[in-house]
Amino acid sequence: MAGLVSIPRPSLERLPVYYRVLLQCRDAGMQYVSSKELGKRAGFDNAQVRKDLNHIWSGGRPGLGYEIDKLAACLADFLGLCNATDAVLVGAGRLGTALAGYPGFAGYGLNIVAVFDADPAKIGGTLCASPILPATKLANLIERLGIRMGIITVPAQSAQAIADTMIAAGVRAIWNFAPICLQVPENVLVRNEDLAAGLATLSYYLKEKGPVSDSAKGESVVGQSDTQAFHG
Amino acid sequence: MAGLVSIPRPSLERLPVYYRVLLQCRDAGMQYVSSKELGKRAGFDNAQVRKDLNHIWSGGRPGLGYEIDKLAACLADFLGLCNATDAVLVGAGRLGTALAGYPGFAGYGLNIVAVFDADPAKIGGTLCASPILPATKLANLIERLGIRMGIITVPAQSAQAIADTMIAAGVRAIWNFAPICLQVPENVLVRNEDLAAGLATLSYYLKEKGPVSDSAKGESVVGQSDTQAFHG
DNA sequence: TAGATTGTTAATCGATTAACAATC
DNA sequence: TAGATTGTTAATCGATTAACAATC
Repeated sequence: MAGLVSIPRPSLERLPVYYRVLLQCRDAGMQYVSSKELGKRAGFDNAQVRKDLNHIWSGGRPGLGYEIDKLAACLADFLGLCNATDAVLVGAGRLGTALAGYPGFAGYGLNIVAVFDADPAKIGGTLCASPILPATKLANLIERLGIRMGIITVPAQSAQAIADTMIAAGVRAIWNFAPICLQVPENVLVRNEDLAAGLATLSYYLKEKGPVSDSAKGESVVGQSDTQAFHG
Repeated sequence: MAGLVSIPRPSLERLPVYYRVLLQCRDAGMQYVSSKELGKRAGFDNAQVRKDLNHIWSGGRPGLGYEIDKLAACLADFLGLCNATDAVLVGAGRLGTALAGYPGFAGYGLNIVAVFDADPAKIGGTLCASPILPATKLANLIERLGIRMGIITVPAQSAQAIADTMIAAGVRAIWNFAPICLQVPENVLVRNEDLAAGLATLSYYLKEKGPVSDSAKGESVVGQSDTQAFHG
């Protein structure tokens, strides 16, 4: 199943934001939402909202808007949030700990089946209900359970080796929090979550603004970009 | 100082990646690097590298490439990484803890001066050398120290109120990890680091790929995008 | 010199925005 | 019905890619 619908990346990045807003609207007791309202809450233009949604659903009703329940279900299905995705996490440091216990992932179908670390002192313990295993067992477990997603929260210098091991064992998508650009084969997807890089763009903005005023200028740092919304 | 150079957002997002690669090259003993090599390591096209760099520096030498030391210094200056930026962090949970102690920020001039939390049990303690203060003192401290950057790692339902307090007290840039789209005035910059949203795009990719093969198709999820590099 | 690589212009590509007839 | 809002097309805008003379 799951139509092999093609969608531009910028649109794809906005879909989860719409999804979240829809859940909020539903919690607020709303039944329908217009592209205008949805756009306002998500931070995007209303025409863009309609265009994005039309990539996956054309069930909006003129004059009324979108039925929240149906659209949310449609988005969840499209994004693959319904059936849980098993994943392994490597690196039981502070960031790994935070991710393993992040409540926000629950609704997104992420299931961390095991956590790995190279530190003997950590092995044998548990991290938010996941056992901490030695990194030497990583490949074996991925193969045995057919895991296709890996999360990397190790220091930069270990990241490439971990990625290589994951890929050789069958992982197809890597969520990388190590500050390094991983080299991977064509058929493996890497999403770099480079926190320091994000920080740098904020620093740039503050520097440009200068220590005092907020006068004119600054257009260069204004705009929308994927999951990150900027208001300058 | 600090030229008010305008630069497209996609270029701005790539600059920190170049910067990081340059440091790695320097550590490896290199003195010059070509746009081709830099692009390969950063995951971008060589023409794009030249175009991006020319927004901030035209010191490349035909036949040789870019002098690493000079280019790195130029990037650090442009991004505002040289002079430390004071920031407050609100939310001493797991994610807040991870960020407060993240070693990767050291070289990016981030200085977390205080951590805030609403939980009385946490107040009075310290988090990675920063004192944990009650949220009621947030506004006062921001004003007293002239803080301009705030980091939000509280649950979604508290995030908007914290943001409002920060902004009223003088914060101009917010790094938001709460899964919600903050409503802020025009002159305040928000960078949403929506981890669950990022996860959703990976889930989509795995779903599209199907549980088995990696045959054809999948172009829809391939491409480069800001700090996130995808290889599909 | 010959080979390599830059800075920059032109061509291509794709995404956003505007507009509006169709429809609830 | 009148007002609101959709889906979609056309127009605008901006970013990426290709190409190449200039230059080390």
